[in-house]
Amino acid sequence: MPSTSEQQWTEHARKELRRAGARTGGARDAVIDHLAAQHCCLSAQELHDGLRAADRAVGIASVYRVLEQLAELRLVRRVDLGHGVTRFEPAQPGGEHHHHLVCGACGKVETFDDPGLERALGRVAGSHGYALDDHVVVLHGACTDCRA
Amino acid sequence: MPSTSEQQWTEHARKELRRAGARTGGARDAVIDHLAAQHCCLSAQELHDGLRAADRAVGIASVYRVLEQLAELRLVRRVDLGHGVTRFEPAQPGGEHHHHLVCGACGKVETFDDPGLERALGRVAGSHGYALDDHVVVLHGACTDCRA
DNA sequence: ATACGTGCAAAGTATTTGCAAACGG
DNA sequence: CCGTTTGCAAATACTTTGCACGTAT
Repeated sequence: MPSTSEQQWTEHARKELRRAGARTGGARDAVIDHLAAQHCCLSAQELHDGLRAADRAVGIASVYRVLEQLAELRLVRRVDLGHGVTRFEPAQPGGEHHHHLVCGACGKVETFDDPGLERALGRVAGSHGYALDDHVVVLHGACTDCRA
Repeated sequence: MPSTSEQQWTEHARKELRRAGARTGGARDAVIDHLAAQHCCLSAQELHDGLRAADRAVGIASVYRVLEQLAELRLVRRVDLGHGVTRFEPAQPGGEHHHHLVCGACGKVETFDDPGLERALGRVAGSHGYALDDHVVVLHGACTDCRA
C-alpha cells in the first residue's frame, strides 16, 4: 500500500505536468509510479531495469527524457553520488529533502537530514551573495559494520 | 612564480609517490605541475588541453591513470560538480579543503570554506556511526551578478 | 635486465539525439 | 487531425583497458 506522501508526490507531479502543457503517456506514468515507490535515489538504468522487472518496460531514452522533464519542473532532484552516474529522487513540494552517507566499503547508502547543516549552508550562500537553488551533500566514509 | 603552497604540494606529492614505490616519468610530472598551478578543480579533459597548450602534451589515458593514482594516495580530491564530468584538485596534506558554489546561470564556480559547516558534517557522521573519509558539498544557485 | 610508465587505439559506460510510428486531446 | 510521446538505433561524451614500446632504477 502506497504511503500518503508517495501518493501526494505522484499527484503533485501529474498536476504540474498538466499545468506545463504535457500530455499523459504510458512511459511517463510508469516512470512516475516507479519513482514514487522508491525511498531513495536511483539511476536511470536502475529505473529502466526496475520497470522491466515490473512488466512495464520503457525505452531507456524515454526514461532519460522523462527524468529530464521532471527535473526541469523541479519534481525530481538530481543527486550525484560520484561514480559517473546521475541518480534521481522525487522532490517533495515542501522543499524537505535529505542528504546521503555512502559507505566506501560496502556501498551502502543512508540518508540523513540535519537542520544545523542546512542553516550553515544558508549562511554560506548568503554571505557570498548567492540565491540558493539546490545543494548536494555527500559524505563518504566507513559505516558502523565496515569499521571492524 | 609558484606560491609556497603550490611548491609544498608538488613536493609532498612527489615524496608520497616515491614512498609508494612509483618511478618518475614525464607524463606524471607534467600532470602534477599543471595541477599544482591551478587554484580550483579541473576535469581530465581540461588538464589534457592545458598540457597540450603548454607544449607538454600527455595522452588522455595517462592523464586519467595519473589522476587515479594520485587519488588513491589521497594527493588529489575528486570533486563532482554534477554534469557527468569528474573534476580533480590537489589535496592539501593538512586536510584543509574547500567546497564549491556553482552559478546555474553563468557557470561560474567559487569556493568557500566554513568551520560551522564542517562541524555539522562531523556531527552527522558521528551520530550515524560513520568514520568520515571525505565529503562533497556543492551549492547551486544564482550568483550576485546573475540575480539581476 | 626488469618492472613500471606511456601513448595509441579499441572497448566500455552513461547519456543524448534523429527519426518514424503510435497516441492523446 | 496535429502536436506530443515513445522506442529504436545511431551518435556523443567521458573514462577505462589492451598492447607494444620506451625508460628509470
